[in-house]
Amino acid sequence: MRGYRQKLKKNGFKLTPGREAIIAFFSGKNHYATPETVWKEVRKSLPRLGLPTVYRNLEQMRKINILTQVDGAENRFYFGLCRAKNPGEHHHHISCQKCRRVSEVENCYLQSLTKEIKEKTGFQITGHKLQLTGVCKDCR
Amino acid sequence: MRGYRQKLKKNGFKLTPGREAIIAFFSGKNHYATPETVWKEVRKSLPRLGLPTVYRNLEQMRKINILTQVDGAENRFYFGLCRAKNPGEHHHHISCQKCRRVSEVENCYLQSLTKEIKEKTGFQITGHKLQLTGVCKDCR
DNA sequence: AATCTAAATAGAAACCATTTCTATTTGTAA
DNA sequence: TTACAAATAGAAATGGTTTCTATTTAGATT
Ligand SMILES: [Mn+2]
Ligand SMILES: [Mn+2]
Ligand SMILES: [Zn+2]
Ligand SMILES: [Zn+2]
Repeated sequence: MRGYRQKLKKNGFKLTPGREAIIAFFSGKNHYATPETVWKEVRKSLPRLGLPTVYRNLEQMRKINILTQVDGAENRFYFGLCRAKNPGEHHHHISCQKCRRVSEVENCYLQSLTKEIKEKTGFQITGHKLQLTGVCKDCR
Repeated sequence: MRGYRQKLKKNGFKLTPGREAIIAFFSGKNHYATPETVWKEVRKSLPRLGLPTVYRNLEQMRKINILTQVDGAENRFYFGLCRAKNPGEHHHHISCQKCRRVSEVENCYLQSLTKEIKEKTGFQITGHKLQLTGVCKDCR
């Protein structure tokens, strides 16, 4: 919790009640949630917090790698706390299709494939996005 | 071109002018396009074709693996012709960030990682979506 | 060729997650 | 305490996508 405060300050963001409440919300559970879900929950303690503010804060905290964003079903965003050892480093996430739990996949196994794909397709690979779906330990 | 007609009929779809025009649009170029782009182009020969019809047709043809769909930037859909040897088989696509050219990546290199990821995260992997970005031969 | 019917369509409207706007408030450094 | 840029609330707009319904059409049957 303290770590997030430092990270916000270091990046020039103020410590607003909204930001603190959003982080507190995610700290309680290691699951993804939509902006609206976050809003409805956080509003219980901050009734005047607006949904646009939640969107703004989620995006800002994603930019500084406090949160991670997943493009979920139906073209909606999901956010979750990034718990990687080094959140700024390239890595992936896997989410449970039953309970939305998130886990870090800190090794990226794809970099080694760059050469092979280049030979086959002629493309110089500049990036990739990997969306892993599964069932977590507790849901089996 | 003839192949697509067979595929449509086999799946119980009628051969409408709209569907033929959409396939003709994609056959001319091997690039992704948004529904709106498809619509604006196809409308030149079929002025009465509606945008909802384009959406419907794109989705139907994606379901029977004539087209492939990519979740592009800004939460928009992109569609392109699938040119895999066996379009129904699991595979990926890479798209050029400059010209939107699509290439098939028919080998999926990720299946072998299932075991390793399971050991590290406890997740049983049930699926994945890989979005590869690069620069194609012609754009370099 | 005429008839039939489920599939497909056009056009308008609705949907709804997300973004923008502006006047007001607030965190924080001095 | 004061000053001010950052942040906010609330309302409105945005825009890609979907839904709705009356009408048309592709293709099978005669
Ligand atoms: Mn992470
Ligand atoms: Mn394909
Ligand atoms: Zn789970
Ligand atoms: Zn290119």
